[in-house]
Amino acid sequence: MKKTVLIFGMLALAILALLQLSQYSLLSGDLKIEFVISGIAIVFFVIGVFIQKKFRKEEAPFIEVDQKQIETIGLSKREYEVLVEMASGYSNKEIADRLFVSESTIKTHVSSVLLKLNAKRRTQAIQKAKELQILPF
Amino acid sequence: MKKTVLIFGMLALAILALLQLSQYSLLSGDLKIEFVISGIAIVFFVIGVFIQKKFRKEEAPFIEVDQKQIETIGLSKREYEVLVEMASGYSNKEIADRLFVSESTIKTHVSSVLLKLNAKRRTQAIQKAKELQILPF
DNA sequence: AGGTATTTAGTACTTTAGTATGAGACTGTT
DNA sequence: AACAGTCTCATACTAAAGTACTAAATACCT
Repeated sequence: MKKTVLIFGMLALAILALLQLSQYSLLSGDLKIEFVISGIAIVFFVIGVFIQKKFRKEEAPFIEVDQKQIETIGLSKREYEVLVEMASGYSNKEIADRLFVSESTIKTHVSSVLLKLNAKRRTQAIQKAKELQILPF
Repeated sequence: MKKTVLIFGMLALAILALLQLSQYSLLSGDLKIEFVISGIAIVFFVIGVFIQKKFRKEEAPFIEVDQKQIETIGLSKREYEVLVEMASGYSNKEIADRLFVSESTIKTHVSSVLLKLNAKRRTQAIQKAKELQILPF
């Protein structure tokens, strides 16, 4: 966090210096207006890219769920819920408790999830689901 | 892809128009140089942010592995390898074959991984490892 | 109302996963 | 050389996970 503040401070100073410099250059007639404007544009474009990059990294790598994929795979609502719980690291018994149903029910759901995702194990199902952008993390 | 080309084309045109406009404004003396430069700066900053955002989304959400975390947790090289294989969805037997060791060896490694990550199941270990940014995906 | 898909749940069984423990081989360090 | 840490493997368990059925209750659809 301290690092971020420092970076922004330096950036603000650099920008001010740049503005002053460009004005001076123009007034003294050393440079043509096109070059100054182009320079400013390029510099701020690069700054924008870097700022965005920085914030993206600090942000959670939030991934949107591809609803269409879920449909094409043919996962039902409940099956998808179970898949999410699986991916969160819960056991069948825990999922059963969390969703207020019996463990056999969860086993049934898990089996169809595995079938529909073409997986032999739940870990593989999770991996494939991630590749299909079906999971929200 | 066609969409991307279109967007870039429009963007290029918009930028050219902007440059022309700013030159005209300056020559006709309608605006002060500071405002024009500031405007250009802001516009290109925003453009930079958007471009970066667009490319980030199309990029794979590549996450860097936090090597320090692995050390503090105390995972050995081999244990980490096994963890990665686990997260890829392989069974103990499959991991054993892929790493050219016996299944008992893998079981031993898995057990210590679970212990060190404070997990009861491999799925939970994978989840925790992801939170700790230990896995490269 | 009849058909389809979903959700629920059970039994019985097989296969993986995970624990506990012990132990030999190898590596790097002091 | 002795030690700590790692990697290897084995045996004997227990505990989950997963399969293969069957089947009833609901819900949705036209």
